[in-house]
Parts: sequence; C-alpha cells; structure tokens
Amino acid sequence: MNRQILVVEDEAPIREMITFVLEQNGFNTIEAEDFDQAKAKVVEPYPDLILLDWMLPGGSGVKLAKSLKQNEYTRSIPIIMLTARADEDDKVKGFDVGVDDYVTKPFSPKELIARIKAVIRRVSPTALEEAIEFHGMKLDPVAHRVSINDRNVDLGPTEFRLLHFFMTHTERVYSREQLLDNVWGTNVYVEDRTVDVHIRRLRKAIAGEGHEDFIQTVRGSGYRFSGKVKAGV
Amino acid sequence: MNRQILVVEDEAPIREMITFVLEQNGFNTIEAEDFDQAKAKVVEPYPDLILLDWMLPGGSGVKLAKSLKQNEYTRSIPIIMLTARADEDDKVKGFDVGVDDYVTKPFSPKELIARIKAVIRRVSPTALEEAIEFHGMKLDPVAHRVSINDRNVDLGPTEFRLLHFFMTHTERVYSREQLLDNVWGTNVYVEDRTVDVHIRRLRKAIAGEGHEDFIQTVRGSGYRFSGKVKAGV
DNA sequence: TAGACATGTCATAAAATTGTCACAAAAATT
DNA sequence: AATTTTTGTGACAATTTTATGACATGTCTA
Repeated sequence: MNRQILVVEDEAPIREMITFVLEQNGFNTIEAEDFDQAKAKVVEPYPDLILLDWMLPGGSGVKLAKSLKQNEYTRSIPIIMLTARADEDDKVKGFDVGVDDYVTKPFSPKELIARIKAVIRRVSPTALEEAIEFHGMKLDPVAHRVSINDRNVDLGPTEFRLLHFFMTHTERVYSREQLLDNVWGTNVYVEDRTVDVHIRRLRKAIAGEGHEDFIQTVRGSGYRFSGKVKAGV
Repeated sequence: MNRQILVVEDEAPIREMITFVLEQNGFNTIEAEDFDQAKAKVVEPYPDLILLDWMLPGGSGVKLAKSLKQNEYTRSIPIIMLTARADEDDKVKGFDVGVDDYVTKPFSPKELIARIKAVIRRVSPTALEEAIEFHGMKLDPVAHRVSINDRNVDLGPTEFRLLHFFMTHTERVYSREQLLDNVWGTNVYVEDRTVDVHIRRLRKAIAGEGHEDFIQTVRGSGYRFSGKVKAGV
C-alpha cells in the first residue's frame, strides 16, 4: 500500500530531509525543485499526494496548486502546502485554491507524517487496491476475500463493503448516515436502522474469532471500528 | 462543539440582536460595549472569534483589532469587522491590521452566520477534529474516546459532552445555567441540579485516575475544570 | 423454476441513559 | 450550637437507543 508522494521544494537539503522522512515511513517519493519540473511529474501514474512549497522559483507554489486544482484530471490529488511563515494571508490564499492542508516550517517529521496520513485518509478513503491487514484480520479487495488468523470468513456483499470501509477507517466514529453514504452510496433511500442490522450480521460473521467487538457501539453517535477494546477501570 | 464569540458593539439593541442570532445558531456569546471591556474579556479561555464594531467610543475598533493582532497570544483569534458603510478605505484599513473579514451593516442574520462559519472553517479547518490533551487526559472528538494516562474511560453521551466542554474551557467557573446552555443546549428545560448529578457521574468516571478533583466546586457559583488544585481560599 | 442467498424493514427484547427526588453531608450564617 | 443554604449521592422510573430474530421480497444460479 505504498503511496507515492511528490515533493516540490527548491531547497535541496529540505527536500532531501523530507523525502528521507517519508521513505522511512513507507512512502515512495518523487522530487521536483521548481514549477516546471513539478508540472512535468504530475502525469500518470499520478502521485497520491503532493507536498508543495509555498515559495518556488519561476512560479509560486500557489500558482501550481491553482493550476492543478483547475485541471480535471489532477484536481483530485490532495495537496499539502509547506509554508515558511505562519502568515494568515498565505493560508487563506492556499485554501482558496483548494489546498487540503498546510504545514508550517519548521515542522517535525511526526507532524508531517500525521498530516499526510490525515489528508490521505480524508481524501481517498477506499481507493486501496491492496490487501489490508489489521490485527490478524486480512481483507483483500481484489480477491474479495476476508480471513482472520488465516481462517476464511464468508461475508455477504454488503458486509464485505462495510468491513472494507471500517478497515480503511479505523479509530473513528461514524454515524449511521455516514455509513450509509459511504458503504451504500449517497442518494440511497434506506432506513438508518438498517445499518444496525448489517452491523449485527458483520459482528456475527467475524465472531468466534475474537474479533467480534472490533466494531464498537458508540451510543448516540454511531459505530467505531478499532482494535482497542478494553475500557479502563 | 460550541464556539464562543465575543461581540464588541456599543449600541445595545444591535448587540443584543447579534447575540440573539448567534445563540440561535449554536454559538456562545460574550458581550463587550467598548474598548476596555473588550480588552478585559479577551482572556483565557480565549473566544473563538471576535465580532468587532468599526466605531467604538473610547478607541476605535480598528485600534482594538490592531492591538489584538499584535499580541502573540491573541493574534490567532479571527476577527470580523462590523462596518456601517461599505467604505472601501475602511475595508482596506481593516485588512491591514489582519482582520479576517468584514460585514457591512445592515446585514442579514443569515449572512452573518455564513461569514462566521466561513472564517472559522478557513482559520481552523481541523480544530474540531483534533484531540485535546490536558494533564494526561486525552479526549478525541473523532474517535469519540477519552483516556487518562492511556487508559480508556467510558463515558455516557452527556458526560462526554460535558468533559469536552470543560476541556475546551478550563480554568474558569461556569454556573449551572451556563453549563446547561453549553452542554445541553439553549432552550432546554432541565433542572439546575441535574448538572450536579452529571458532574457527579463524570467525577466518578474519571476518578481512581487521580483526576477526580479536576472538576472543582465553587460554592455559590458553579463548577470549574482545572489542573491546579486549590491551595488556600 | 426451484432453491439458495441477500437485503431492507419490523416488532420486540434488552440495555443504557437521563432527569428528578429524597436524604445525607458540608459550608455558611445567625 | 442551631439553623439555613448549598452541594453530594444513591435510587429509580421514564425514555431513548440498540440488539436481535423473523419475514417478505428480490436476485442469481443451477
């Protein structure tokens, strides 16, 4: 599930530091040091995310962002702006062109990674083609197959999609409506409570494997998928 | 989560109209009618946004804005200017001191709310999503989860909201009525003493972790959430 | 076309949450 | 010390929210 990240930054030391950190964290990187190089690298296969320096020689980062966001094919690529100063104006302008987030230099590697993951999670929740693994639970979107501790689990189509969604969106509460939107699809007219029933079916299916309570009910809010279960005393 | 908005406006009727509209829309309000009052109210917990009248007795709104924007601690608070005339110069001057937006009087409630939301969205796009931490106590609004020293704590919906409010409004006494307004919602008919019961439940839930007395009773006034334990009187 | 699955919706059971009380405890006043 | 005011607590019944089993309908396959 390696994501490819395009790093657009003119100062070599910073760029290298960033790519180092990214690769340490399991991302693939492509580098570009100015507007033109960047433009040239935003081609198929499109990067999964772009880290874009605010100030670039030969055309500002904002200009590039704007251009990418106006193109039909590239506009869905998430962009994170790197800005040297916490200048409010910069932020505003960045957001105006549809940038997804920004990180102010200097930033910690931890923060950078966290932001990137957050954006990816937010932007391309289901795009993964590769198998997902979570606490001994494996889901292969391509083979359309689920196993827990190497034991096969049979799921109906809806339960499969539901589990898929959950496995790509852990540690977060989703309301029944959100689940309907994400798993059933928007503009589908189905009762909220139907979610309960499918949750029940999914729970039942993965029960007996000790993974039953991975799906947690958050009263008044919805459901959450998570490995952690025990509540403190 | 309820945002707190400081309304700085000298004409009482207008001010009251504004606060009414804001509260109708789920915001909490603080009022100030002149420069000094406003200054005095921009203290922790800082308001999430300031609505500032252009003309103020005893020092113009611009002066206040400038002063706030030059202070390290307050400069990140977004400010929306209320101006009586659509004077381009005013706007420019306002923006020069870093004001985030302006609304020209007379304005419709709808417009006001829209502007406020836009500014909040622009300035802190992820603020609602970020986990809050306070003395080893963590509250994650997204996962809908609370932990103390990495140990999970189970809370009912109301207790969760109550704790959330407290963690975003520490070091300050809130009356039972204010808590009802903020946590239960305005125009909800519930006994004052109900707050006591929920305080009790929350205390119980976070007890045993040494965080029990983070919620302090201020006799005759209400409750306060604070890390500091009272020493003298 | 029969049979095996899947799905959405109900009705009902089961749980958890909530607001109030009544009384105890603590603090402030007389 | 007695009284009054304010807050802490445990219990409880009503209400709200979830869990669950059953079922009718629709789909697909053999």
